[in-house]
Amino acid sequence: MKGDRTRHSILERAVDIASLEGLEGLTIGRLADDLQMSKSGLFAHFGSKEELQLATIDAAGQRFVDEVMRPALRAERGYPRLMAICRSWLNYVGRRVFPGGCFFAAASFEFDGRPGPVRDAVVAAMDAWIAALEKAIRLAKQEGHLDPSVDPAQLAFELNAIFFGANFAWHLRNDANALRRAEKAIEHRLDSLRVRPSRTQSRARRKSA
Amino acid sequence: MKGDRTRHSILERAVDIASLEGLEGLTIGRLADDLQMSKSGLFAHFGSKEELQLATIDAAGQRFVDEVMRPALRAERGYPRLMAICRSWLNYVGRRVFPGGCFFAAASFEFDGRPGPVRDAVVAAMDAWIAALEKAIRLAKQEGHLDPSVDPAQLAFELNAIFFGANFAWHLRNDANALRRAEKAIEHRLDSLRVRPSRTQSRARRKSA
DNA sequence: ACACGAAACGAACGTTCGTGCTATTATCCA
DNA sequence: TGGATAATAGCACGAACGTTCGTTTCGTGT
Repeated sequence: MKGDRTRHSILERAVDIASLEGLEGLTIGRLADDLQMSKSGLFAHFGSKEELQLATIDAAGQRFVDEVMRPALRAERGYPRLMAICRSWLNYVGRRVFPGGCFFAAASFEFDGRPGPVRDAVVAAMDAWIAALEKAIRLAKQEGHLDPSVDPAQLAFELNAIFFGANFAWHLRNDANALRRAEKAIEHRLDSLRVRPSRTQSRARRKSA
Repeated sequence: MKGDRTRHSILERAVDIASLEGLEGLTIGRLADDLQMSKSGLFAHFGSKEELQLATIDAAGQRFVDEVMRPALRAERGYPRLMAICRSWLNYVGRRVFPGGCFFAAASFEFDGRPGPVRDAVVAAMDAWIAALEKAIRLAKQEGHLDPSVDPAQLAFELNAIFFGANFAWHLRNDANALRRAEKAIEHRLDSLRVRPSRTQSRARRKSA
């Protein structure tokens, strides 16, 4: 189906524009001009601006999974995977996967004051992201790599905050040290909670698992 | 002058709307309706939308100083003042001083992808805020309350990130624990850098100062 | 090769955007 | 208290917004 290909390319561009101008700033006429197609032809793919916004969030989510989560999940579970997610996130903002900075950070602050289905979709996406962070933390605890007293929700809150801070310093302030600072903050925080593997412990773990 | 009073009330409302809908979502017609005055009458106060946005940023800055910085600066310099700023910030988002969440956090993410004078004004405001944080940290070092190895820029980065994270969890996710988590993160971080005053040391300091 | 459905188009709708004018009303000082 | 001046309202403009419509072009399976 040709429509599917078109729809896909529309959404790829929509994601880029929305990361720069916001989901409300994303305009059908501008989007159509960028793609050199008619407003009405583009519009027919979605039926309403709200549907376009929701589809754009979805497309951004797929990009995020492909660029951040999928590669990181190849690391072995526990501390390595948690650290891989963090490094992957910093790498993703450094590589400008979304040209205007993290799509979801922007959408979070754009819609934190408005009701409606678009906000709900943003909340759902962020809930999933935080849940993924918490899961990685829980696994690291189960593997015995993190102190048992660690509160996954608290640590996920702190890591996510560092990511937002990095995005802010990197994109708004053009701070060349933003990513280094974030990495340092993360390493320092995780190190303080880390349980260093002793050879015998890790052997025992592996057998019992 | 009556115009000054009107202008002031316009800007107070503009700040509230912008914190909810963003500085681009802030619209002259909507603002005029809210205040029950004519578009043209309101418009005459500013001359252009961009001027209105710049004035709104200014007004938001004053509110921020009044509600966050001014009270905190009454605490004695050093660790107490730094901690007062942090608590004051969390209090300010908890009290919903801006109904849509921290005005400057929202503006930062709204304009991190666009050029122009409005962005520049946001950057200037955030530079001033980060500089204020760094200054409080430097003073705390000078007072001997924080470890001499502390990097003010790094710590300011981390504290600011926690604030952003708190705003996000509080306003987008309606997380009732958001402020507690942020406070815990801050206390933990600052505690790890703190130099506890021994009686003799603090006496000596006070004399030499 | 043909036909049929999908996809894209162009024009227009009503609304709202920011921004000019011109007129009218309020306010303040001599 | 009157006259200058500041403040607000009224109206209109062109552009852009999301949306709808009828028509035309294109892709694809038979």
